[in-house]
Amino acid sequence: MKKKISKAVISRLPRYYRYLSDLMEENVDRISSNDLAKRMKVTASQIRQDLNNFGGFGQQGYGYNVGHLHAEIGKLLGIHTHINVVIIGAGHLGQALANYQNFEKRGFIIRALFDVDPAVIGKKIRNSEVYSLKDLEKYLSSHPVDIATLTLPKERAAEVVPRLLACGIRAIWNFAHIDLPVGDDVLVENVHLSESLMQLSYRMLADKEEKERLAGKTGD
Amino acid sequence: MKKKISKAVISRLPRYYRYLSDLMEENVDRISSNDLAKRMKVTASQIRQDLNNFGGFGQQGYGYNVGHLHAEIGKLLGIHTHINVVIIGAGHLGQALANYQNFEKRGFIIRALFDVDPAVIGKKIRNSEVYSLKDLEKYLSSHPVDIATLTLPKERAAEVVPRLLACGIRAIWNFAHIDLPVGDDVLVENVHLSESLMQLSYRMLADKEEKERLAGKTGD
DNA sequence: TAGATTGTTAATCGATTAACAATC
DNA sequence: TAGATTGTTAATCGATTAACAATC
Repeated sequence: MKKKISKAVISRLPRYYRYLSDLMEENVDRISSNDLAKRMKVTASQIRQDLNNFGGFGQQGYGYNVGHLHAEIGKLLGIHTHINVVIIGAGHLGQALANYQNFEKRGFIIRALFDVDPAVIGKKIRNSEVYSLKDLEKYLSSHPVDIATLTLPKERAAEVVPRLLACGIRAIWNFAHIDLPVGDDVLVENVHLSESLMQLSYRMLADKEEKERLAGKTGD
Repeated sequence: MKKKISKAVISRLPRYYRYLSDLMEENVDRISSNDLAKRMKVTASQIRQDLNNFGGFGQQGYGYNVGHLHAEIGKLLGIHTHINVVIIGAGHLGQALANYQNFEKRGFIIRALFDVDPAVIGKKIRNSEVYSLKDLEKYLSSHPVDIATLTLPKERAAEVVPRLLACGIRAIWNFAHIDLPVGDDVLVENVHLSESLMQLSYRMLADKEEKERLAGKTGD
């Protein structure tokens, strides 16, 4: 009976949230789907359809109250609910994530990092400490953790996953260049940086070829 | 007359490439769309449709030659064509990207970083140097650069974009939490880390609610 | 009330899957 | 040749857009 929310809709929610944050900063306190659509370069229809998956946040003849809508989408996204995050792999990328202040601002708290390298174990990164990966189970059994972030080489990532699952972790933010071996009761959000870069380079090459093709046809 | 390749197809190419790389390592030299589909957990139909956007890479009754297909997709993605990349913003994330060896392995070469912070200007990160952001135009006028990576706060990112465009940059890999002010002749690939994290937390909460709803209905 | 704008149904568009003739 | 598997057309499914009645 419950309508399933499509992945496409979910992926747009953070962007709505961002535009609503901007509107609040500009002290705009109401907005119509039409005006928001113009700003965001999407259709008003899509905005209304998307929002109506979650309930009638607007009011006919008036539009949407910016603060209210912002708060509602924030609730959906779990903003400010203090979500506990650990980072497995305290290399450059893991450390960069631990240093990123915006996560904390939105309620995502980096509690600890783990690594095998003695050179980083014991190091303090912003507010969190780097522990030995050996102590992963010990840590997880005594601290509530919602999300495990994987920032380690793909071979190591595959090894650590069963350990995380055994400790009850059910959400993984995966930066390793691999499809994780998990069942569909486990949530995985992939950030594959090199794949993102390859898509960009694909589009560059395709554009270039298209231009050359057109030039060949019309010019000399 | 040229068929436009959809974004969905492009986004799957790097994953095909990855699976084909794995197959090569396993010394598998041919594979049918059916077997590949099983590994990748997609439909064989989708694989054949996707690949046929770019040409008949397979052979009836035989399947696909792994090495050949790998090479062809690699060509499409611009792997090993030496794409020159600069990184604007040499903070933790910018430095982490500069330190990431996998980009270079695929032919994406980090040529230089730029920052406003005197503490990092002049620093050497792996093979590249951090320059003053003031010298951006000077550098770009004397070095070929294909992609500019933005790893700086959103306000700074918005400021630097017109300068990049003026120097002829037409592809941006954007990590700043903002929609860049560019026309549609400029390619932008966004990596919005906090949005990715929010999607994960949305799914966590939705899952949790769904479970509670079910428990409330059946259990006590 | 009149005007504006939502919520929602219907129409369109695009992407995925199924089916099968072509062919190696 | 017979079997296998592609390339491609047709059918289905889902997501986006358009339209409009409901209503503030």
